[in-house]
Amino acid sequence: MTQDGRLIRGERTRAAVLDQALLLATVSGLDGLSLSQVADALGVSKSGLFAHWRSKEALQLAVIGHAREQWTARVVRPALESPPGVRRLWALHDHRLGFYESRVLPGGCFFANAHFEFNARPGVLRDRLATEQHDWMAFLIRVATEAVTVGDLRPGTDPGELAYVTESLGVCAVMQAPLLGDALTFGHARRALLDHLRPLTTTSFSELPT
Amino acid sequence: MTQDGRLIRGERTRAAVLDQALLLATVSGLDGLSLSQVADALGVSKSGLFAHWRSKEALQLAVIGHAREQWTARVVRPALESPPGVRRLWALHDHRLGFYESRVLPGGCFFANAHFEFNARPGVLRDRLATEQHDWMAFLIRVATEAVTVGDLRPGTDPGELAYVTESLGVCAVMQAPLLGDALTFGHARRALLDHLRPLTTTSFSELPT
DNA sequence: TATATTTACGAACGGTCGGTCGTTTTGTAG
DNA sequence: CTACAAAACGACCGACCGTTCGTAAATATA
Repeated sequence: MTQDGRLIRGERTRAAVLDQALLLATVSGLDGLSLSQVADALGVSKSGLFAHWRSKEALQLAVIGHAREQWTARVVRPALESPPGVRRLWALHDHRLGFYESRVLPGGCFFANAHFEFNARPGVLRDRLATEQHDWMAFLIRVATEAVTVGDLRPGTDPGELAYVTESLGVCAVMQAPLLGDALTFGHARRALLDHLRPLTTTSFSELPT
Repeated sequence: MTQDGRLIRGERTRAAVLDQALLLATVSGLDGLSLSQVADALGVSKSGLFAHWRSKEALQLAVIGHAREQWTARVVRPALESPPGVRRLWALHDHRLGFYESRVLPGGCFFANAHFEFNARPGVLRDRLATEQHDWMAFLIRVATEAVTVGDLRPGTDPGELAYVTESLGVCAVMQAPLLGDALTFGHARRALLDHLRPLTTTSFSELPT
């Protein structure tokens, strides 16, 4: 832990900028975002941003990292408090939807937005976003696999497909919420996964929410 | 049908521009799209575009309409050839995934891209996109409802949730395909809906693909 | 106090954006 | 051929973009 007031100030600024940029990125897009926009929203000068990131792209990469930290803190970590198995998979889905419902990010889901923005634009940013998506899906599959090996789900269950369904219902929720309303949307998203899980559970496991 | 060669030329140009703009919009985004980009790709002048649309926004709205026509022609209309009921719902899902697989649009799904781009940016474009989404979901729900009234699905089935699940699996497919590969992705998307439908079908109906 | 270093700023640059305007080209009609 | 209309163009505008640079303020070290 540094004591240097200059470095501390810099670190604080950096964090504030990333917070703001993350918010704005969910609204205007990670690329649609302009540096003036970020600077003005924070009351700092545009050129001052270049003291911390040498280019817009560098800032965008930092924003992705920041978004990942937020996702880990708000979705992944809380879910890890549930024991491995179906309970953990459900907790993941539930906390994810809860994060969307909390409206912490005004523009919905940063990663979904960024993915659809960059899915056809080769470059460093798309590669990084692809990595993030890969890590997330790998994690989801791992949790689904555990649910089988632990004995919560029937042996034949395909973890890949289960992860796919879980991801589907999650993404679609953040998509439909503005139009369909929170109650209906997240209700569907939760009930649909429960309906999907129930026939897969073994007789030894029956603690699923109603 | 007009015979005036000038109007015919104009109409042809307009169609060519919309085709090109639709392609580019799926790559750069409906807003990220620039008029110079469109003009250059077609070998026409930028100012010439203003002879057909009085502003960029007018062109963007026309592109949305064009995308809807394409979607209707490629997904909705073919599916309507299947009889009302589960078969039609499945045909809808299947043709939609087939449209994604065909790679007609290089950037995946226009409507998904545009939705995530504008979901937090109030204005005419977002309103129009919301209308399109509403129409699509209403149609999906109608088809799901028919599947119940026609007797293919059990009476208690919730058409809203069924439509939600179908939409989920479709959207997620276009999202995962670049990373996971077509075979696995669309395989999951198809199998997952079949798995979801099977326990809902009545005994009188059992023609679902394997 | 003198000297570095980090942070932040204002002014300016080239480039691209959406948009305007007057003109030329292309085609129709009398 | 003349008169007219639609389509398309080239030149240009102000605004905003990301970026650079020289400088000033804040904070450390000696």
